[in-house]
Amino acid sequence: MPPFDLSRTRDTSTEEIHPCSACAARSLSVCAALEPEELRRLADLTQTVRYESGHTLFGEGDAADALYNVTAGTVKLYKLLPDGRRQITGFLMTGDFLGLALNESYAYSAETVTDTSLCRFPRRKMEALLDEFPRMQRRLFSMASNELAAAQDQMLMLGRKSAREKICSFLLMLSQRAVRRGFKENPVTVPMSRADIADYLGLTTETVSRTFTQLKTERVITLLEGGKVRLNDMDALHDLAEGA
Amino acid sequence: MPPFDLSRTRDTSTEEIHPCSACAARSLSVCAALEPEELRRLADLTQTVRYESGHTLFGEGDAADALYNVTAGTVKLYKLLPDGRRQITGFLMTGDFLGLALNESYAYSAETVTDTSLCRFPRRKMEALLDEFPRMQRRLFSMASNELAAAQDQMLMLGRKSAREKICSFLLMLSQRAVRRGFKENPVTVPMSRADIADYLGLTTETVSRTFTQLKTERVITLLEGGKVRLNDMDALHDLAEGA
DNA sequence: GGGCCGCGTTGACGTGGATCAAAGTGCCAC
DNA sequence: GTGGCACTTTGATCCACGTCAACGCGGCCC
Repeated sequence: MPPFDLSRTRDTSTEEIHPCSACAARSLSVCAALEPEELRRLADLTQTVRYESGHTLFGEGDAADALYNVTAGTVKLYKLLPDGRRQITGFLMTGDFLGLALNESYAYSAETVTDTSLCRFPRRKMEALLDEFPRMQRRLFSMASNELAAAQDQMLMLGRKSAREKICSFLLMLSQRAVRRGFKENPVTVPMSRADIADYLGLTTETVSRTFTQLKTERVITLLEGGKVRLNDMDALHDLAEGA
Repeated sequence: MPPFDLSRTRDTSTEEIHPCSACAARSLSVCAALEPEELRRLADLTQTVRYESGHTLFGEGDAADALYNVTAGTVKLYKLLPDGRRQITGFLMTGDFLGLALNESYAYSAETVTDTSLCRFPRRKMEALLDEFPRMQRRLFSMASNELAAAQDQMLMLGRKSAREKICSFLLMLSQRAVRRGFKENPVTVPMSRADIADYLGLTTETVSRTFTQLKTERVITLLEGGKVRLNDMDALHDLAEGA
């Protein structure tokens, strides 16, 4: 799709001397709470990669030969039905980890939503490291637990919430994740397209668009330029997200 | 709800001398592939418990003080919205493990669907054991990975499949799980109520009922007594489950 | 027995969100 | 500038599934 790949030619050698400790949100990433020795060993096998938006990291069924930690940008994970229907199972942002399901092949596809940089860990070496350092494995396990909890929340959303509740939940999630990454600013950045949002929420682009304008009309949110959304009343939004 | 609790008074001392190794589907359970020493230590902290159908094991937000391995029966996990809407996030059957998300409190509720027996592992002791035996932790991690993959499948189902596709997917899942537990018989046992199925698939009981009779009319399935369902054409069912 | 209750089925009807269609907007190439 | 393209918005219509309501059936208690 993209005519050429700018990202690959960019010189990153000066910006990331020690790739893993450069993970922007270290407290969130796999590097969190590791001993210096563990961190050094992890850095040894780390490759940093950069892709522009729309790049496919891997597809469902591909051999799972690497794990990633997102250090900048947004990545979407999705599954497809044979006829092309798509369900986005999650968006990964700075600090998020990709490839927790340590199976032989990926159970989903991953594609960049924006220009993205990642730390890449070859799987074999990573597994060896996990065997050596149980603390790291424990860390990954705890991350998997959190993902499991998030997956359950999303099931509740997909199965039982209305379109309006889904959109409000989605905006709140973006807001909360921004806060956790240390960005407290209220106008939330929504880097993904309407189609991506629709496929994440189990809706169509038309419904997503309509619901946004509806919420805008009711002054619950304000749509700003650059894909930003101001949440005018967090409490109201929270109620709207759960049908209270 | 139940007038009295038969199960608690039943004498299990003779049937399960070594509780963990008695896990019916050991190859599936947490005990799988453990060394004798690990197994013995695990057995030391195992309690076996039995509950009749409709018993609440724990509720969302309760302090997470135990993990369980289902040894017989069926358990449902669910989350609720403030107004009572419910999403069942999974059914656990013989061999399945409960409480993988090792957080301070449970993120969901768990309730027995049928009479159920379980191995109960106090959380603190279990964590200590995991620290001692990284192999066990690895085993749990791998189970969590599988759950994550299952959760993604369910998201795809909830977000993108029609009622008919959901029902077919559901029946196929029951069938596959029965096979994995060693029961090859085709008439699948469906132990849960229409309401439970509906809350699992993001539908209403009426739609579930109608879809069943519709599939019955088309000779895709046959409804048998005792909550059993014969799948008349597995290939057709597989196609129906994915809109092929 | 009779009444009640929980569960499942069926029917009639309503509606939220999908579908189909078209127009608006911004961006890039030329 | 003009054209093309991808994305978004808006409108009109449709329909799959929800809602509301009635009824059937089996189990259990009195």
